[in-house]
Amino acid sequence: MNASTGGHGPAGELSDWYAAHGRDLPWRRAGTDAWRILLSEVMLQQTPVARVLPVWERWARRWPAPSDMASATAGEVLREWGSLGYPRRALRLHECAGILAREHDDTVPGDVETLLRLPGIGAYTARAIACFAYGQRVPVVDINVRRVVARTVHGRGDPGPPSTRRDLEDVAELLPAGDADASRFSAALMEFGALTCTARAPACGTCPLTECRWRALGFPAYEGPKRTTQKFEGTDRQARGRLMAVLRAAQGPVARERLDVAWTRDPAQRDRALGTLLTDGLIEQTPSGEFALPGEH
DNA sequence: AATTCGGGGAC
DNA sequence: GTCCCAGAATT
Repeated sequence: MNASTGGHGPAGELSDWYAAHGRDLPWRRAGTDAWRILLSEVMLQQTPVARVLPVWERWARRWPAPSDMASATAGEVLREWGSLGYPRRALRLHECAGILAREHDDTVPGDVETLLRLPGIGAYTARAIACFAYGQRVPVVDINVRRVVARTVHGRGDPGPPSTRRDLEDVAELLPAGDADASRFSAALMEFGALTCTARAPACGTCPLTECRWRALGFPAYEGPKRTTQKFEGTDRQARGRLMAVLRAAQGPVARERLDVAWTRDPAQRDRALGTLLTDGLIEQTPSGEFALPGEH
């Protein structure tokens, strides 16, 4: 046991746990380049690993470099995105690929400040790329990390609303000294939150940590603002998703009437949804008034 | 700081 | 039905 493979203290305990229980995810394998890691991080925004896996495999094969994706149409990218959700992510990724190809020599920048200026790359993703693709010692804070820190350090069952400043400071204090150790620690922290210290039913019975403030306090229940759960069934949001699914499946442009929806039979909702999709650039209208994925007519 | 942006699977 | 998921952008 030594500093790099584990040892005592939270970082060591998690590192040992990660060595034994970490999943063999393809974007974690040695040799995976920064561009493919970027792809995985964007896909994983609010989307579970299991759903990302098959799509990532196809993307990594089809668009091996940013310039490859940049030369595809936005519509093609949206098709490959499939039903991962939040399709604007795919649009931003396409835009990001163009910027990387034109302004960054077809490579992914390694510094957080530059990454943060790219479309679709925010506080989490920029640091995840710097950490996992370039081995830098930067705090990487996703929902898993926030939850693990809330419990083990602050003794709360739930992290509550995010505060980027506070969250980054919290995790920065925990990082081991060296780049490699810090990078590994962040991966372990995220994996631990995803597999053991989970939101719904944490497996405290098999927890590898010697000390946990939440456990020490007797697992106090979360007290704080309730998260507002928004409806989906029957909403315009669902309608937009269904329209995108129809257009992804279509070979070419589709007339407005053919987008009539058996699931609502509400032309007003259909047109509202189409309007939003047009505004967001997720679809385009042909001169004859039909609808299509961008660049596919 | 609060809202909005999909979709599917677990419970 | 509710909750959750490697968040970002906008207001």
